[in-house]
Amino acid sequence: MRQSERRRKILGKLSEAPFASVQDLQNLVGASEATIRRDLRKLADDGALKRVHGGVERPETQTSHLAGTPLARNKQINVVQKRAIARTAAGLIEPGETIVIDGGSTTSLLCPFLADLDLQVLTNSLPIVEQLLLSPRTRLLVPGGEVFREQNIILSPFEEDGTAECFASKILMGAQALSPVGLLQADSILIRAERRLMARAEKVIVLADSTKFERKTGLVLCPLSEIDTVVTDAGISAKSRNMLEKAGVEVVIAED
Amino acid sequence: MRQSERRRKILGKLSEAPFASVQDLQNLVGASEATIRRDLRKLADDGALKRVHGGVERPETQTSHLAGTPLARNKQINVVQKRAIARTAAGLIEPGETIVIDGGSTTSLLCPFLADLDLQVLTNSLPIVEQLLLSPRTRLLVPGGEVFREQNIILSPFEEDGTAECFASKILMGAQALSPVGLLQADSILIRAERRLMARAEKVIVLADSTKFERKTGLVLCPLSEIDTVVTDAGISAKSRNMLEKAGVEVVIAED
DNA sequence: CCTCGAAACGCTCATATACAATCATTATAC
DNA sequence: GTATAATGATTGTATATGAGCGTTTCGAGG
Repeated sequence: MRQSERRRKILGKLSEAPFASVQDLQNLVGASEATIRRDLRKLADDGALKRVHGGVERPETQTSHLAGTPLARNKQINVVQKRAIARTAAGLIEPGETIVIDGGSTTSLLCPFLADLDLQVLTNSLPIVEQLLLSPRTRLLVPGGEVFREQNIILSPFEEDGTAECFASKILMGAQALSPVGLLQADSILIRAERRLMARAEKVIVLADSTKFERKTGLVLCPLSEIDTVVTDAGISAKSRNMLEKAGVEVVIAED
Repeated sequence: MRQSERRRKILGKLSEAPFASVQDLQNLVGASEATIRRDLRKLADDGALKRVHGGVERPETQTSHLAGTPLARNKQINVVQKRAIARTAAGLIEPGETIVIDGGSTTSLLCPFLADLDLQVLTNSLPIVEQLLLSPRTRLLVPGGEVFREQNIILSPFEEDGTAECFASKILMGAQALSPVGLLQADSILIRAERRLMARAEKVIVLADSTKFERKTGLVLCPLSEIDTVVTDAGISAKSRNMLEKAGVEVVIAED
């Protein structure tokens, strides 16, 4: 088997399973152990995977924006719940509205449910732009600025980003975590972009599966009081729900 | 077997299978190994295929998601010349420069040749953004505005599009036609976008295969005198060349 | 906490294949 | 007919692969 095909298969295997032993891969591609190891070393050098004793794992951070971004990996976690949340959140949108969609693994799932709503959508997320391009009934707006590869978003270093004239009824956004101190996000670049977008929308709707209430770490994007609605799944604890409602946040539970 | 027929068959083979070994191709076209390898080197230089140890694969730069759009259809005409023009035009760019790239079927072909030049690129073309995202050494800037599906570009209806602070040494653009009255473009939306971008660059470089000098129809984007350089192929007539040089335009002929 | 065995690993070498460079020959254009 | 380009064979070099062997790592059991 050719080298390129072998390596492609190895990467493919890793996209299915989080771990693969050298023997697994040997059976998969039919090469000798030495050859497999050479492939693994090369791929690890490229950052496409991480070597561990006994085999390989997915890497911590991948910069290839196709298969391996943190976003793509994150996407595989809780997909079912996230999709249900996305469907419910899309139900909160009226046909013909102008909305803002912030980039993220959860919000990307919104796109299929928005196709026929004749929306005007402002987003800084390139994956979302790509998906919504397929819905001819959606008008798409993007801010100007620099493209950040890791987050796959556009962010202007300046105040003026070409969207000054755009004002939306709602913004849909994701979160790293939701804690009493507010909405937490992992990345300071994301935070800058999101603050900018939030200023363009009247109501703030946050999509967050219930695991987001267990996490506590991140950078504070805004206090809970600035959030109007949180869409989550049935796994949310009474305590977390109480926390949100005390802060004046409407809680919507997505049905599977 | 003629050279052109051989190369056509090689490309045809690759459109069927994702990989072809040198021996496969040898059986296919009946030439010696050395000749096949020469063909492969040329085709790989043009970016039409990717060489791997043992044979060739399809290049990765195939934009799948807009098959069928006018742009995608246009792309198939004169690909070889256009790629040669793109390669030559890329040679006019210095490492580290800040440049503007206008969307279009010819300018899209530039991307593979720009990957390692550490450029800062401002473009309103989504396909170009997508391709250049794969080159981590390139900084990408986009203007803000609405996404126009047919042309696959971003265009702001307002003056301010978030790129006011960006000024480039060169703009690379395509054309519908080049006639004595000036550079012609087919679409009024394109014209608005291009005028905006031209204002951000010092030198104007136009990529136009020689068939563009036969056409006469379109909307005038600018007079020839505003163009600094035209990169074209050897098919340009003496008359057309004279027309350009009289207007003070430098003419560069791309080598195959 | 230490020891020990098995598995995993890296290294080196031998071999096979693929590749690039060169040169002589043939086809093609002018 | 000559000049130029294209082709094919040859030779040396580079790369890929698999096997052997000493070393390291891991985990179980004392």
